[in-house]
Amino acid sequence: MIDAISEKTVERLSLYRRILEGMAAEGKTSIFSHQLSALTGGTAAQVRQDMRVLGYNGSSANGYDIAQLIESIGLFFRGKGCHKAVLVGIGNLGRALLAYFAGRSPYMEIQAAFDTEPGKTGRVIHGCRCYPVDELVPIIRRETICTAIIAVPDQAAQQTADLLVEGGISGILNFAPTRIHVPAGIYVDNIDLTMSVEKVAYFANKKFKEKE
Amino acid sequence: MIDAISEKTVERLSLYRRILEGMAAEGKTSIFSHQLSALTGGTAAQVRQDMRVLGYNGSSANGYDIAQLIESIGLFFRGKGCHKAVLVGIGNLGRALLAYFAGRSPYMEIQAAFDTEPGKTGRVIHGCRCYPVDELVPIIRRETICTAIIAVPDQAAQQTADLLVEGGISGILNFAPTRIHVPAGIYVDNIDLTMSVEKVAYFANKKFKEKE
DNA sequence: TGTTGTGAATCTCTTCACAGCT
DNA sequence: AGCTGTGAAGAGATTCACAACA
Repeated sequence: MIDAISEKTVERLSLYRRILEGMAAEGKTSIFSHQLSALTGGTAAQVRQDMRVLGYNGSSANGYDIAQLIESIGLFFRGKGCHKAVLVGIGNLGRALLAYFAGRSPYMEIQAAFDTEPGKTGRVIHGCRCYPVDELVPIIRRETICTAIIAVPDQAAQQTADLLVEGGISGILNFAPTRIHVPAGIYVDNIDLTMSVEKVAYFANKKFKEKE
Repeated sequence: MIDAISEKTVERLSLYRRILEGMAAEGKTSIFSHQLSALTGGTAAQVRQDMRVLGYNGSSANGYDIAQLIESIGLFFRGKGCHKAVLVGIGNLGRALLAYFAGRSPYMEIQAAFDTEPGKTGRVIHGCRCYPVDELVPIIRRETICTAIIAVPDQAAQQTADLLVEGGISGILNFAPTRIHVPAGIYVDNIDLTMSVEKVAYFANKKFKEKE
């Protein structure tokens, strides 16, 4: 791993793993690059390039061994780091995310959820314990959690981010449409749902007009 | 519109609009490229390039007129097409999306929601009427809806997509981790939540290790 | 024959640098 | 002085093309 691995590649590796696990469950033991690429919507060359950064080598006779490949990708994601996350904001979206991630990824578990509203805390939602935000910083520190998901209303996003930074988080997935500011050395990714839907609408329109 | 506009640019235009509307609400009337770029996390040059594809010209004295810019971006998204969307899958995520989008984007309105489960249909959730999937195709056709959001469980994603295609949809936003197959001429964008969170976890770990 | 692994070419997006304007 | 608009350079990601191999 001499050069830094691109975000796009990391995304695809995550996707490959899930597809491969599905195939393994079906009893398949090996796969060719063009088969995998057909399932992900990419190209065979791209799959091979991704394998390259993984450092995993296939055979030209049988392609890639599925079990070994899953293990390689697992190793890549597991690294030697932590995989605990917290969620901030237990609104509609927050609760949906808790339900969604309950037991979904082997490399990521939401350990605790937080909200300012007292009615939402002190209970367990989809297997996740909910606390008031006051306890955010101490809990992050005690449990050495390094990833956080922000699902609070727009106005609260920045102050939530500040708290997370104070707690020593290293990565943030931000669902609030506001772009948050954090010091260098902290990774931030934004999922802006409004943007996504407007984008699809734009291209849908474009395709629609092309049809006429 | 001589050359095709990139997805990245469309994403940023959506973001600009929201930021600019916030500024307009605060009474600001004009903005410089470097100010806008600071708010989006981009560069001033990038903002200027985006303005270029928009066809909007600022002045070197006052920068960009906020009201006019909002209008330009609105025109860009509004086009002459439709902005009705449907949602398929009224689970945790689907309901959260209905709540989220209720009155959020002026260029996109979720007109109807669908689910296979009878208990979830026949009522109104967050202002959106819910129907059984049987009515999906006729309703899409009747209302000439061109955008759809898929929030169904993994296994149902492809058959949902098939129905949408049958109904004549032009764009799909797919939240299921499965990559769906559709004929050419239909735009598909995937939001893969597991992937996103694994990506953040990976880079969080990386940053964390770099700190030591 | 069909595959992988890989350097090179290509394509796409971002950033630079500077002329022209106010 | 400081800004915008813009062609060109730079970076980054994808795809091609082909040698080596089973």
